[in-house]
Amino acid sequence: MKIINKNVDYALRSLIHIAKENGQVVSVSNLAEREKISKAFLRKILQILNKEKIVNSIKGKSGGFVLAKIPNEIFLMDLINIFQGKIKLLDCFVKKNICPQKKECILSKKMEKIEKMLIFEIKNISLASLLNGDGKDKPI
Amino acid sequence: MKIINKNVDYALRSLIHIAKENGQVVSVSNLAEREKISKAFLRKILQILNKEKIVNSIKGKSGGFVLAKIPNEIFLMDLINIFQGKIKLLDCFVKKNICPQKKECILSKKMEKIEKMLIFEIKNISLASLLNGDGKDKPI
DNA sequence: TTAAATGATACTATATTAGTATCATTTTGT
DNA sequence: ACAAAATGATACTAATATAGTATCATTTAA
Ligand code: SF4
Ligand code: SF4
Repeated sequence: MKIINKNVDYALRSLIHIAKENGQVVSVSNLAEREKISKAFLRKILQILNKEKIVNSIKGKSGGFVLAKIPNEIFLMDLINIFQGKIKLLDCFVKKNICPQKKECILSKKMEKIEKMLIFEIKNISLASLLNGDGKDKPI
Repeated sequence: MKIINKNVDYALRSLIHIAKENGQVVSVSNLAEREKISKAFLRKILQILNKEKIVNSIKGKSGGFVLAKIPNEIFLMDLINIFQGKIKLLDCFVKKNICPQKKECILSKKMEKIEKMLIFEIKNISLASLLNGDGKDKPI
């Protein structure tokens, strides 16, 4: 049971890659080759990131993508929300008001606590925090 | 994106239910009706729990299921492992040794930290801990 | 003017999750 | 004895999510 899917992983790796180019335009061909990811698949991901204004696209020959925000304004949580939807540890029936045990349910309370913790930790991961320590980037 | 699936939720709810019967045999018909869950679906779940020795089955008329362990020896983590496999926050390519960024990857380190935290918290949830405070059960 | 890029979108394939159905076997209660 | 009610085993279907491919249109720098 994996929690983060390939779209998110590839999106993140692409963003790290683009960030390291310091504003230079990066094409999908370039990215795909260097990251060993299918070009067609990566294109789709970058197109979504463009629509979501995480990156800006430059059309035409020698076009490609650049970051639309600075790295400390891009979060892993954004990517998860875009590609996988909101994180729900347990898709609890309390919310749908149909659970016969809801009045006395300790599970839902415990789960909500853990869910909050998980979300807090993931929210804390910015693109910038993933670049630090690498050398090529400027710490923020 | 929900993390815990219906098998696990239903299994847990069934176990809570069975635990509250204090050793009395509970049939799937009974469970299904009281929890408003499809009987055929629940049967399959209970059969798996039986194979995994979480519950014991009693065959024949007036048969059903009882817990095979005491509630503080049954963990949510067991159910997740049985029905969804091992929790992996990020199914990282480092483990498969094919990631071009692995040497300098901060993401995988951060993810491992969060994954450990998540697993620790979930490991901490026993069936007993979900019964406490209800009144019908004996705290352990 | 053409090569190389993105935009938009439709399509296919695979895996996971959810749910149903059937027949065999066991055992209690009458 | 025997029918009713339960589980065991297993095969099947349906729905959804994930992963990946393909195509045509448009843009633009070389
Ligand atoms: S049993 Fe608890 S966790 Fe499960 S659906 Fe009901 S309220 Fe939610
Ligand atoms: S980029 Fe990091 S997290 Fe992603 S596969 Fe490579 S090592 Fe793992």
